[in-house]
Amino acid sequence: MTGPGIVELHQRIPFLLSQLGVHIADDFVTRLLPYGVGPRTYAVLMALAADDGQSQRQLSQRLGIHRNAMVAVIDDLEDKGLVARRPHPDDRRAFAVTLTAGGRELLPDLDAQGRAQEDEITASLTAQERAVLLGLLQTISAGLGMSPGVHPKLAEG
Amino acid sequence: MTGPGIVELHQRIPFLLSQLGVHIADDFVTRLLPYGVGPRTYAVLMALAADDGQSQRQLSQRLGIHRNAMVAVIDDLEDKGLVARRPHPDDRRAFAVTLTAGGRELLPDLDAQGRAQEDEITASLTAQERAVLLGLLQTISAGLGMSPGVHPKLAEG
DNA sequence: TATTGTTATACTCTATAACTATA
DNA sequence: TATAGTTATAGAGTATAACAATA
Repeated sequence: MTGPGIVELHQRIPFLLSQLGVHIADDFVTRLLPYGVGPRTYAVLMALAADDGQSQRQLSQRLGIHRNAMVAVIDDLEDKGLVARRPHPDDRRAFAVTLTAGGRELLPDLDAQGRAQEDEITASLTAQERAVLLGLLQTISAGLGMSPGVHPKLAEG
Repeated sequence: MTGPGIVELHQRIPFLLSQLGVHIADDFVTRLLPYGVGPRTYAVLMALAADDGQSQRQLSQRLGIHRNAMVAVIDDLEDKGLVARRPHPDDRRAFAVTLTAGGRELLPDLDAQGRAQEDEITASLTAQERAVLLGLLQTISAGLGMSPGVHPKLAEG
């Protein structure tokens, strides 16, 4: 197929990681679609689940989303009744972005989608292979100095 | 950090694959930039290296790029003197897209960038771990029914 | 009538800068 | 003077449809 000395793309670790990664990201977007949640709103909901009542600036810094873009994300979540902009106790300029009851109820469903996707993707692996893969991916991620839990796609927009 | 029962994102195989995959794809774009080559033009050059003189329609089907978008890709490569539109021997409607001498000379450089990236990404792994990872990724890719060598990002545009 | 390549248009998304209100 | 949030605008990138030439 390819010329002499040119390695096939599907034998390249970076290509496979990129191919799988983009496919998985797209698939996850599709899974979230029925819940009216996108990658950015999902990330905000998860950040609030970990630490509720953060300001938009805190969320921006934590998730790598620009503060201008964060406005539309919170608008969207507020329109869907999943979060509320409450007055910030320490700073009258800022809002305390807070999960509503509806937002909180949605979290287990979103988490279930993540688990379902993981099961599907690793269906062709044994439990042991799954553990090995997880370790190798974590090693690479740490070796590249990537921030745990911060997705590059979010920072782009 | 997260609520009870909610697994951290960096312990999820799909998240890690997506995080690494998108990062790697972005990094590869940066590596190709000095050569004036983007992901789509790169894909076309590789396809021509494997099989020169394909029509735009053949390239479209093989790479998952829409035929309308393919026009701009070939325009770009032609402007840079890397390929030429020659008359197709079998069909007067079609062009035989052909590598020029300059395009052919560029291939080893592009391949070297891929190798360099692979070395960098797997720097924190042993040779054995690298082999294991490659096998696991190929298993997953095949298990998901993905076409070898076809990158989902290309089909999006 | 179907297909190859092309062009034009509209649509989405993103990035940048400028504005307000508080600190 | 600096910061939190907002808004508006321009730019890039993408998708869709319609077109001319040939099969």
